[in-house]
Amino acid sequence: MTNKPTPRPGGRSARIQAAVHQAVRDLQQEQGRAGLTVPAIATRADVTPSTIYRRWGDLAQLLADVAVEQLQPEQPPADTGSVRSDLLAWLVEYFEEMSSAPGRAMLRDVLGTEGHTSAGKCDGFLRQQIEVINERGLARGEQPMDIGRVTQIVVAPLMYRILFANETPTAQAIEALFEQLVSSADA
Amino acid sequence: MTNKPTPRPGGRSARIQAAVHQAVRDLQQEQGRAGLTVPAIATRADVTPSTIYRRWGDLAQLLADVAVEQLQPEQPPADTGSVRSDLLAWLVEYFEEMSSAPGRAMLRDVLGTEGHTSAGKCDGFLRQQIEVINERGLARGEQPMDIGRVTQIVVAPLMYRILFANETPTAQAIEALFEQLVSSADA
DNA sequence: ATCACTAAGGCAAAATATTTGCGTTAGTGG
DNA sequence: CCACTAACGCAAATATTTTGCCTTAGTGAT
Repeated sequence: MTNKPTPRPGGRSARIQAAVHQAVRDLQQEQGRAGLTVPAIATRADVTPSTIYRRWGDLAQLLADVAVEQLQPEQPPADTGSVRSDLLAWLVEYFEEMSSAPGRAMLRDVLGTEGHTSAGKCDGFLRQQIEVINERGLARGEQPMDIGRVTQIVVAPLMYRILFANETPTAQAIEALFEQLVSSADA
Repeated sequence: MTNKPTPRPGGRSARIQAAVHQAVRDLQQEQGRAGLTVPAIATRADVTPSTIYRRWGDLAQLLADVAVEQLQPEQPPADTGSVRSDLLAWLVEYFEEMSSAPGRAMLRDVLGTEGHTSAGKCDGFLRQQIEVINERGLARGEQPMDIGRVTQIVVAPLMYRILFANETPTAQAIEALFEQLVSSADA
């Protein structure tokens, strides 16, 4: 919904979407989730509420849409010289963001809506970032990391802790899981 | 919120909570999420909407409350003779439930609300069930399974697939992860 | 038992939010 | 430049949530 699956993405639609998304982010930061209401967002974005209801259906879907957009990586992972160090550095940063209050809020918004599309995109972004690291490594003659194993051994347990145990993984904890990943890869 | 943290759990409170929970389950089944609105629930439960708003705050929190209650195990895991077979059988059943449409809806409700309490309880239930299996095994002289490793190696990856990849784990996939668990335990 | 006490519920009015019908605006394609 | 129509604005109609005030019914003391 962020790009152009819309039949008519011409200027206006895009402008309004941008204004609404911006309004959501602004209000979210200024006031917490309270005061984050469709009419308030509409006013801030200089749009009528009905526009929002017609385009997004309801608040939950709008928030999910915005969350997905914010989850979308803006930059490729830092190039630190090797696949392993790139991946570890990226994972630490990623889970630091996901554990933060705004990160948790985004996860809630994304996981709380019916369409699996939003959550699916998160997984897509993650794979995409790892893919970039792998391709860079490949160009250096390194062995790529199996993405499925990265999510199974490192990502999934960390996500579980954030979501179900309300923990905030330390860098140390991430490194420990990462160690399991690379040691089982070497075998 | 299900038992008695309320200062005054005497008959009425409990009765109303039961009626409201029941109404939610009924309406949820009869009509999907649509038509699952606070006034509708109130009518069905023979209660005024304001009662619901005052006690639960909003629909999301009520749904999370009901979901947690439904996630609570009603029976101890089946006794199949050994810790391993008990655990595997229970995991297969558990994830079958979680992958189903109602299961996914419950997960959404639980993960979509702010208080980490709901999600935390899910993890608690899970640990509790495994604990029962372990204790039974202990009485037979068996080695208990480390609960942390069960969630890390088996539960978390499966949950990740359900939530982020919209997959429905097959019994085979569960067995494969279980195999990793026991083989790494033997080492 | 009876009674004073108060948490929790009912009711109804007020405030908000959501939906909808219909006219208008502004990209799109010819 | 014009016809076409998706998407928006506006405002009236609905539906929902919130609130003040009153009533009901557990609770604990006598």
